[in-house]
Amino acid sequence: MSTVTVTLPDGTPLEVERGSTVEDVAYEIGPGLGDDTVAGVVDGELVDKHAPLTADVELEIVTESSDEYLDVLRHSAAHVFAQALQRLYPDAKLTIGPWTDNGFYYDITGVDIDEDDLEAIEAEAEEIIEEDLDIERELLDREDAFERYEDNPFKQDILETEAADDEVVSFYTQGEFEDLCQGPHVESTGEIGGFALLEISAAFWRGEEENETLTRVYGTAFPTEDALDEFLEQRRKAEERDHRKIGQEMDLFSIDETTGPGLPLYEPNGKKILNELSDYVAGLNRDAGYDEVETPHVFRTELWKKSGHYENYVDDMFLLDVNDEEYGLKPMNCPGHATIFEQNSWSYRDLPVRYFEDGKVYRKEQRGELSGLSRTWAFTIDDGHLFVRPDQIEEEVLATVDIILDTLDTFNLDYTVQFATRPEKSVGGDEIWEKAESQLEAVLDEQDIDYVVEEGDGAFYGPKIDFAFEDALGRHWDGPTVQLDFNMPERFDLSYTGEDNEEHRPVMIHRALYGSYERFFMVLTEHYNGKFPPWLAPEQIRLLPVSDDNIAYCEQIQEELDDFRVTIEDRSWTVGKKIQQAHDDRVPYMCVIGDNEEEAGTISVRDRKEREEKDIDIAEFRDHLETEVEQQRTAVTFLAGR
RNA sequence: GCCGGUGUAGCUCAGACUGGCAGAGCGAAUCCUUCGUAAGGAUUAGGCCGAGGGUUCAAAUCCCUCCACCGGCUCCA
Repeated sequence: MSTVTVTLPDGTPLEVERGSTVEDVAYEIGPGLGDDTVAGVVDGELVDKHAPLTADVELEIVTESSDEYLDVLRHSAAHVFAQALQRLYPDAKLTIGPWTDNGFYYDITGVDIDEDDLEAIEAEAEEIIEEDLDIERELLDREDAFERYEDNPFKQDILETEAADDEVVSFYTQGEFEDLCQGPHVESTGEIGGFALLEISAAFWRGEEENETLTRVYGTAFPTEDALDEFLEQRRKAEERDHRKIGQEMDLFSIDETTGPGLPLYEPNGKKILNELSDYVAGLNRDAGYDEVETPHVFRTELWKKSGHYENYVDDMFLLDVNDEEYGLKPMNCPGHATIFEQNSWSYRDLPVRYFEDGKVYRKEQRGELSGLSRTWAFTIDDGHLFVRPDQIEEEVLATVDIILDTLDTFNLDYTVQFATRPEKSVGGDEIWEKAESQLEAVLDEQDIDYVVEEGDGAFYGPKIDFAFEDALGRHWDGPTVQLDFNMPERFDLSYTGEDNEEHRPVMIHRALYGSYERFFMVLTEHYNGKFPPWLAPEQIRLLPVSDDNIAYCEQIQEELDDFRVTIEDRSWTVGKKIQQAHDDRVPYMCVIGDNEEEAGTISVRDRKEREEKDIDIAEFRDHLETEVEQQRTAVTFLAGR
């Protein structure tokens, strides 16, 4: 009888009979654990507790207290949905229904349902949960399974591809319902405490645009009703943070149907924030040895024919016919910057040359992609291009990553990092790619950054490091980026004279600290929930006169605080109403000014965290705020701890 | 680009299913109130009901086309 070695999470090795199941091993560890076993994680993959172990593996037992339990529960919830669906719509065909980070979805076809139908399906699902049906695993010959699905080409496709090598496949059944599925699942439908269907949308079969469109229903499930309620409440709060809503409320920006889709109009409040953001990176860039340049919004398309972008992206460019010549709005800044580099001859001693520009670009993205400020047709990149010697790549990338980390830290943002490697279609030799990739990776390691390798996801011209943010609705968006480029120096025939008096090819580095201002603006708006730090807030202080008689004194204070963005609320409202409005407008500081203050020559300060204090010296307030703004503090601190 | 949903006053939304005078709250303007830490009162103005076409005695409402937005998919130099 042969054995295999199972390594437990704490590193303990355990010899068990080959073919033992996850559950067997759990019982071996302890009878209590055996009874509690829901599933297992074998070499990182969630599997059914009846899965046999046929090789040496790492094993983690999943119980109701494991993080993975929620995944298992939601997988079962997907089946409950499918069962409910088939009870109400017997013609419905199932495809795949996995769990996700926040719940599950099931892709279906053969039914015509819309949002209004979800209620009835959800009610039926509640019924199935109430019935507390046992969930059983059944093994079937692949051939038999194939016949069972003779009217479902999607399941047959799965059997022909994913399960092609297996002799037997697993089905899970609950009551009258059955589904081809790898599992794992919970023991019975009654384990689901809270169940909700959330959205209905569409997806392509296997994610390929040319394939059939399926109906996708999203839902979620929790062990308890309370946990579900909490989730729904958080979801509702997240919707409140949506930058499109806050942008409207705070008059930051708008996108008008008449002026065009994806073309944001920044209102005065939004532009004030943009200016602060722009000044901030301009300072960082100058300190880091960049020179500012400027290029126009329109170029002859010859430029992109030269750079190679034209043939790939001409369909997504805004083209203009000028005197029978083709021009286009610029979709990227790099060819302009490369052209500026071309205007001089360079010595190896001059490199690196670093250019930056807040460059507005125009990309005619697919219509269905446009979304607030996250994805637009017109956006501004805080775009930098470095022209470096090959031996300078690592140092310059390191410095760039440093600035990016500083920037993200200033705004106190959460992010993830992706390292994207050589795609199938690429330019440049093997050697230079390998070198470049190892240099980027060395920087990430040196900085101790957690990152995910996105194999083959790099640009055709070089590998890149992307920093990504999550928006209020949980969607991910690329922000800051560092990209190596071997292509453009080639296409523009860029060169510098080396120590050896020979012509050499520089490498270009594309980088952005924010990415696009639009997207970064979205991230900040949602991150701060519109409560921008004082240094960014479009209105930093609002003076609230108690009666009209105090307006003159307010004007005097406004003078004294003229380094800040200060307004006076002069509408003939009650003080309470003025305070409410100032809170709604998310103003960091409001000063209530009445006869008492006027006589004493002071102010009363209230902040948006509802702290308040009377009899404040104006100079003290001003000095504190100057520091707060200068240091780019993310919180209102004047009344903190007083 | 694909599938589904939505589009009514500056904003948030009712009215639509079942065709018959276009509504409410907030905001705005004017007047009263001059108020002490989260909504004082009154009056008035404000609309090509996304656009175009059709059905009908009659269309915000029913049908068609287009546009825009929302969710997801796909794409993202």
